[in-house]
Amino acid sequence: MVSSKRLSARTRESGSERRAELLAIAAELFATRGFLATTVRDIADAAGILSGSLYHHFDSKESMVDEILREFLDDQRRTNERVVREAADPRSAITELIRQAFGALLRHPAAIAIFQNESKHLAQFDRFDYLPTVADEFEDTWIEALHAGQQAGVFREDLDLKLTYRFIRDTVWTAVHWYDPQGKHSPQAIAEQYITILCNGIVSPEE
Amino acid sequence: MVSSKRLSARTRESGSERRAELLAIAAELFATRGFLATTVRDIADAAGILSGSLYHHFDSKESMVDEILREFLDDQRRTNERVVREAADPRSAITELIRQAFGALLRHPAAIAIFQNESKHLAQFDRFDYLPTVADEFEDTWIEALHAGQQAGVFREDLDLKLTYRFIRDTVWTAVHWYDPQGKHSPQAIAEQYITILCNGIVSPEE
Amino acid sequence: MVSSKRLSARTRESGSERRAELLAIAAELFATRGFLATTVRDIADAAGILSGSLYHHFDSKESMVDEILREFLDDQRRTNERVVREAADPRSAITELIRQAFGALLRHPAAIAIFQNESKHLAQFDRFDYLPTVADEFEDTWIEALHAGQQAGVFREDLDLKLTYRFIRDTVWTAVHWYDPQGKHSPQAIAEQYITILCNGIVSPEE
Amino acid sequence: MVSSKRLSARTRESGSERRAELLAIAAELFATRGFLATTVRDIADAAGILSGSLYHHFDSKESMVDEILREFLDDQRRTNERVVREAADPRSAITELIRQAFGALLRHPAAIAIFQNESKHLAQFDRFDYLPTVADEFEDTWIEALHAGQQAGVFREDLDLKLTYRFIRDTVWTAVHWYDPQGKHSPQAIAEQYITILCNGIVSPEE
DNA sequence: AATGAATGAGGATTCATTCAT
DNA sequence: TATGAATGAATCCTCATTCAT
Repeated sequence: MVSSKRLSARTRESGSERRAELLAIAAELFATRGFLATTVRDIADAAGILSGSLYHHFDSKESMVDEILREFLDDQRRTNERVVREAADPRSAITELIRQAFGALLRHPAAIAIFQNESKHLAQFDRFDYLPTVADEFEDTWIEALHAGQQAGVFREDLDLKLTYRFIRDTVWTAVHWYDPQGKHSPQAIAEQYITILCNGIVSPEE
Repeated sequence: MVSSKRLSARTRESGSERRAELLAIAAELFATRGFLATTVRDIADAAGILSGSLYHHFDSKESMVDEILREFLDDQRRTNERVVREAADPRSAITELIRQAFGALLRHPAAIAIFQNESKHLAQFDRFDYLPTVADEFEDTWIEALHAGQQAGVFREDLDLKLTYRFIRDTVWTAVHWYDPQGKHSPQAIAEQYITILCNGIVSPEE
Repeated sequence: MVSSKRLSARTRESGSERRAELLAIAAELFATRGFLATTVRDIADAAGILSGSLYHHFDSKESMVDEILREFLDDQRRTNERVVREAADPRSAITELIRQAFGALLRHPAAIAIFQNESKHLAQFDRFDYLPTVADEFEDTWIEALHAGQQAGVFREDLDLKLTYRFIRDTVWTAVHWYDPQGKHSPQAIAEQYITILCNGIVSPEE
Repeated sequence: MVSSKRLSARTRESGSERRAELLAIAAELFATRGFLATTVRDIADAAGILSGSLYHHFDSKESMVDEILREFLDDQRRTNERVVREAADPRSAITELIRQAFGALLRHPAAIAIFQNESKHLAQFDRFDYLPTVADEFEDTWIEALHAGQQAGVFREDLDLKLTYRFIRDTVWTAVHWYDPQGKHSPQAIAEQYITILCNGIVSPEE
């Protein structure tokens, strides 16, 4: 159907177990194969139904990613706010933000990967206007914490905070591409290792 | 090692200027929109010809990325080898590898983005078996340098080198997603900032 | 693809013989079976090609009707203007408009049927906003001629011109549903019969 | 003659109020959007139930139109028969048929539109074989009345009765497309205006 | 009477690719 | 080198219909 005046947009009531199952299946596939490379039939096959049947639950393939991403981003935003609110000082704010970010690998592995890989592509569409917005919010949160630490003399004065944020963010989020739940490092172990390097560097102290 | 196979996989005569132009156009689009989201007609449109005409120059869309990636990876591999060979000590090996990696942002921005974004997807196909291979080579190069540094007492003993490498690699390569040639930081400035943080950490020395 | 920001809208250069052939085939089917009931594959089958191949020539099924209707309406508008301009007096303006309208049965049988049957449905879509506009233009043309005749004392004073126009228009255009090129009446014969009835009524003069 | 078969084709118990409501809703939608463009879900939405629930009342979408059309046609046939039976003379038979036809705009607006717009499409299916049959019956009724009038010297001898009938029928039925219950003309006023034009023409008597 | 989940067939459209000219 | 017409397979999505509950 054309780019017309469609009617009933209905979200197809969002509280259903079947929905959640299907969404989890879709998220997994989107994360693994990519959004474009995942066909609606891939999802349906994985769910054991016909592709058309998916449309009983969702309006479109897009609305599936939409829902997956919104849920993750909402959770992450809430977590960030809490961390910043409860942090005793700037340094523990940053270290805790890092711990929480790595921790999200366990709760939202698929959503993180999708957010990482597909944001640029999805942001083309009006419907996903919130993606860059949320990204900016995240950036603000981190930069404020870094700035507070710099003011307090905890962090080096010669840091360009925007660059610093990007370095951290890229390391933290990109971990989703290699993090292996069955691997030898837990997200917390990874977080601690990264915190050490980030705070004190890789160079030996005696040096 | 792929280095032995070299890049003689090309099917049509590879030494044409038109080819190079077309490849540059394609690379730009693949990097910006993604490989799957870029249609052959997009490329042809951007080149001012019809989509069918592209097949006079290339066998397929895949062979275009293939060529783009091979060229980039070959260059990068050569650069890595030279850096390691010429480095005076482990610390300067690592810092120089970082400088060269950020420096590649100027020479191969599109290819880096494609390598980052599409590797997982392309690696499905036999034709791109070299992608994980090269990635492993890169990892080996870095880890060896890090290990040498650790042995020499320059780098901390408590570093997990595999994790450390991943942190560095993710930061360095992912920069392609936000690096702006018109922006206020040159790749070299970015490299120096990162080297500082990586070596000494973000925490103020007085602390 | 989503309701997004599409690019190259290109009309797919409109001057081609193949296009015209395909358009004629489509018009015939749209007229006979209805726009919705005609599948793109019906058209392709009738043209002896595959359905996807139609998209080499046209953007969509809609753009096909669009073109069919525009061509017809343009022609009809020009004809109306000429008739009105050249008419010696209001009565001959009306009779000649009627003759031309029935005459169009020969030149645009399919387009007339489509215009009749699908206007309401198509007018839903922005792209066809011109349909009601042209319909209004036609109405204006006829009503002006009727009005002039009424002023000149040629037509009854008790005529509601809007109603009169509608009676005429419905009779004339709807004829496309039963007019048979192989039938015993030529469009001109039908026109004359209708002109007689319209001007003088069906009641016997002696009465 | 269909009249003998009557309308006992219904499959589910036909005497429910809910049925009648649903049928009215469906008729309205079929008339407004067209039979094909109206989805079963459109109907269900308008009725405030789910689409599957409609099948508790009706066998299929087709059986809905079927019932709508049969009811209307039966009523119209009875009306026609009565008019002809009770008419004092051929002229009043014709004028009264016209009055009744316009009068039907009030009782069956949706059904008339559906009959007008969808007959050709529906007649493809065996189930709707009665549509052309009834149309022929109607034509016979009118032509007989016209013929009687011509024999009696009331109507012009030079009328081609088949053409005349079509002119009248098209005007009368097509009125459903523009008739507005809230508009300034009642069906009766429209009928009288048309009768005047049909009987005496639009040309001023003095002329 | 109605729900909610699913079917299965079909429909418009996209797109990499081919090939005669 | 390029065009223009076409292929054929796949993609997303629609929709009438079924059926267990």
